[in-house]
Amino acid sequence: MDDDPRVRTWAPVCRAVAALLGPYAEVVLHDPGTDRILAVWNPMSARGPGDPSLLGELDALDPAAPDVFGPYEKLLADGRRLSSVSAILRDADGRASVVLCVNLDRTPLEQAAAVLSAFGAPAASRPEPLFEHDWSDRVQHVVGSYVRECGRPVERLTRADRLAVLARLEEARVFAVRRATPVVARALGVSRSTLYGLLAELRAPNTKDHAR
Amino acid sequence: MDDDPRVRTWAPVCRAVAALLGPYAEVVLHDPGTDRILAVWNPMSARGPGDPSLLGELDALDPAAPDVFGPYEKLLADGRRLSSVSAILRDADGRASVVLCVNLDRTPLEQAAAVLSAFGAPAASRPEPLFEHDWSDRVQHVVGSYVRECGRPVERLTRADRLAVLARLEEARVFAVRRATPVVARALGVSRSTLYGLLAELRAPNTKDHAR
DNA sequence: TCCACATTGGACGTAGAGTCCAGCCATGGA
DNA sequence: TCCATGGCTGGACTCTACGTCCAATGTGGA
Repeated sequence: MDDDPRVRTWAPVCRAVAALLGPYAEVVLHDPGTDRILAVWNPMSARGPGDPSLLGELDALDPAAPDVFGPYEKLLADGRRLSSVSAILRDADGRASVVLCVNLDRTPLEQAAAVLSAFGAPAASRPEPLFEHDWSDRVQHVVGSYVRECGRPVERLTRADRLAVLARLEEARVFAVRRATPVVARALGVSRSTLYGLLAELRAPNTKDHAR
Repeated sequence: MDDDPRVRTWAPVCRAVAALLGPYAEVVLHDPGTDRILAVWNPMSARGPGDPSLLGELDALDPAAPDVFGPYEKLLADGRRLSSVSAILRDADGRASVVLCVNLDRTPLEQAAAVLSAFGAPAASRPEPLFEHDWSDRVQHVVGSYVRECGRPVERLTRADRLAVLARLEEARVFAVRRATPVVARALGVSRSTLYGLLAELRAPNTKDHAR
């Protein structure tokens, strides 16, 4: 793996970032062609060269895509919370050469900040981010704004429209809350069965059919 | 105990020190005559008024002894490392009135210092995260901050503590999300059964028992 | 030492999450 | 007009996991 010319090209910057951010950051180089890991500096998970990248959503080969993603939040199996940025690094011809990811472990910093701030605080300040007081509002909001965007009322949405709305709701983790499915089905004006059908299609886009 | 005139005299300074040093310091007032505890602010061990002082080596009644001892190191049963100072407080006639002890838990500070020095960077105190995309983070956050507030690790929380934590989680609508209960149980270090028991008690405070 | 009580694992009943299917309706092509 | 296709539907079904209950086990205090 180390003899890959791309690794030779980008390794110095990876080593530099890994050295700068000390033991709390992991630097990963991905191959956008094979969707596999090329090299890892300062690994925090058990992944190594050759393992699948699992980059998923970001499509490096799309020339219209932006070059830098994030920072966004990732979660490790052991509960550590990471701040991650990804960058598409291009060769002289502008083609995507590799994808660089930097994963910074935020938990030690957050612990430190919490300890220090706890010292100044006379009364125990209640940590109350409490955003989605009502998740069903969020459903209405997502559906409503989509309807406004495309100018069609709910009952005239196409199948593709519904898939798009569901993608947003899925991204908002709406289906992780209990009893959410019937609410979404009603908001979309479809039956429970249809909703599950759409969700299945959404979650397995490759397996179009032929599965019988 | 609170009506002891010496406690009335010295309580304000004890409260002040306890308030200043946040949840990480315990202030204890001892009676050098009976060698027993008069009062405790912000207790970290299970000791309370009336318990033996176990001051041992320091003899408050010896007029030749110095007034301030320490700081010296103590070790708690759970492994926390304390920095302690003791002072002999005297009345108007110069007789030893009480012995004041301040025990500061050094472990959180040491952790913070290690993290920050590892980075070699000044502390940019970060505000709490506003967007909690992942509800299991919220669980950890609520439990963690409660533990920090009361200075006891998870496994030494009392039943009342656990009820308080559960109240916050309930208020944060954590139990509306699927598969949350086992996560919370693990975070609190109790079994699923116990968790449901605590939740029942929390949700029906009037119906103490007699329900059979 | 004994008692009271909290905790535990496990068994159990049930709600709700997903799956599957046969039938229905709409659209569109002959 | 008729038929074929494909999505939608209600309903029946399975299975996960939610919540309850209980006997057994610790554990701390008189």
